[in-house]
Amino acid sequence: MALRVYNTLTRQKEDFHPVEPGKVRMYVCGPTVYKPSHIGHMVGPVIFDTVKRFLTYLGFEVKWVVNITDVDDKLIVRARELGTSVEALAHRMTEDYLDCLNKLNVTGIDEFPKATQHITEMIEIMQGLIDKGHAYPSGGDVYFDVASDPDYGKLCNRDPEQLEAGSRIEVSDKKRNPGDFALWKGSKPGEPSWPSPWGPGRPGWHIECSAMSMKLLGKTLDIHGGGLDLQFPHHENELAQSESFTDQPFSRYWMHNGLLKMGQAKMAGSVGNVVNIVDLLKRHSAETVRLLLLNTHYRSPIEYSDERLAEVRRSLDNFYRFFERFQRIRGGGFFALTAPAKLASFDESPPSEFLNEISRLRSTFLDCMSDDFNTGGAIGALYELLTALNRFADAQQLEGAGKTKEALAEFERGAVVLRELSQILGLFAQAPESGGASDELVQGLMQLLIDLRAEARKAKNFAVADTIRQRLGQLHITLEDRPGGTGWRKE
RNA sequence: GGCCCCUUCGCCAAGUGGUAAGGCAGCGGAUUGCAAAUCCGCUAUCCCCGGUUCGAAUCCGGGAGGGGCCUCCA
Repeated sequence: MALRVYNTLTRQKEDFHPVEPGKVRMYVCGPTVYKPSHIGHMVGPVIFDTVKRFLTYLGFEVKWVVNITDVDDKLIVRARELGTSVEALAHRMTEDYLDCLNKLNVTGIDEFPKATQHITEMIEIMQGLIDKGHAYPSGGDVYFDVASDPDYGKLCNRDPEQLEAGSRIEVSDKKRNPGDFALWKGSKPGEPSWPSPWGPGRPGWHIECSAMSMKLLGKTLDIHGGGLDLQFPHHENELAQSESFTDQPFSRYWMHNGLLKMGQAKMAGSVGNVVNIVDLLKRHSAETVRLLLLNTHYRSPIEYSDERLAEVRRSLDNFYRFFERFQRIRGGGFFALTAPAKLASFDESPPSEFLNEISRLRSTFLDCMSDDFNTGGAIGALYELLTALNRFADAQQLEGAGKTKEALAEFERGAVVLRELSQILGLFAQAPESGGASDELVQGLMQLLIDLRAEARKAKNFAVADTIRQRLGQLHITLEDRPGGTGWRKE
């Protein structure tokens, strides 16, 4: 069950071996903070958060860095539109971004370096590139000389010659070749700027990632991640400038996540079909969103729609109902269970068909995750685990009179596995919100109705009993007659 | 024009050489006074055409349809 990772650089799955055994250095490109985050921004973070969780589970010590781009053309334009400063806008949007990550239970990011705080490091790299003949100053700007790097284009399988054919590349007489890209842009009056050996200016788009990843994670990363749309030119350029500077591999594995799409097209600011996360979370729970993103393999496009979200929610309810059932059976909550945080072999004693099944599904889950983080397959195993648990609870009458101490213990061991595995996906960390049902008055009134209905049923007065149930149904309250008594749920 | 990728049950979606996971919806059954919840069951040969192979959804060639990148984008 060796871990395998698809590497964009080689276009195939490879066995995973970090530079330093036992440690993983991961860098994922973060947002330009000029607008509120949309769901597309969360795909990468949720996926790589899961990657980190799984690597950590396997015993790796993972350090994960996500950059914040807080200076850029778009930021300047937007700040001007809003009549605010670039710093103030960047600060506000960074808070929004961090808040979204938090809500989606993306907890693994260790550092969020900001571009504006690493100008010195960038200048150092640019100077080094100029000294080595890989870059040249020109009219206040500094450009990377694509022709100086024989490897240029290796990430995206792109020939620099072809780039000239495209008419969409920014034309500039400051460049030697059309494919050359700006490392440093001389600033116009009124724009944010920093002093440099080439005059006042600000960094180009790609240089910050090289500077910050090298500073925080070293010259060679183990995993460099980002959206598929960043492959070219961003990652290609990052790669070129970094390796030209260090003469060492920039990243062992390049991982690119698929894009979120709405209907047939991708969701993106440039397409204008973005769904703001804050708005989204008013309609759907964060856990629903997270599961939607994890349901599809990370390299595939993910289809987004309210209907899909509603569907995911319904499937999630199967788990939520189980958690309530667990509570009824064990008295203690599922969320209070302590599960192993690291991989260990599963002890199947005492030998039983049930534990054997649990062990099998657990292996399926781990095998899927080990095969290029196949979260979709792993989630499939989780549903089967759920069914196995319910089947066992039925067969052993755990809510009724037939239960035994041994069966209860086995049941709990199975539930612990569910908890262990769902933690890897960042799911079920806490009880789902229960729609205001915790109100004391509501509890009391519901109990009153349930008691009245119970008396009616006892007297075989089903008309009254059914009226109570139907009227509650109109209020979106469902009654469930269980072995241990009647329960109810809202929605 | 160049470079990538995708096409699996009504919908979503795993599976990348050994005989098709799972979810949603639907149908039938067990259970129930009736429901709800739970469990069980319900013949998908994998876009089309060729080829390789003992054997292909999985590899190769061709065709059809869709998407991404080549400009800012997670």
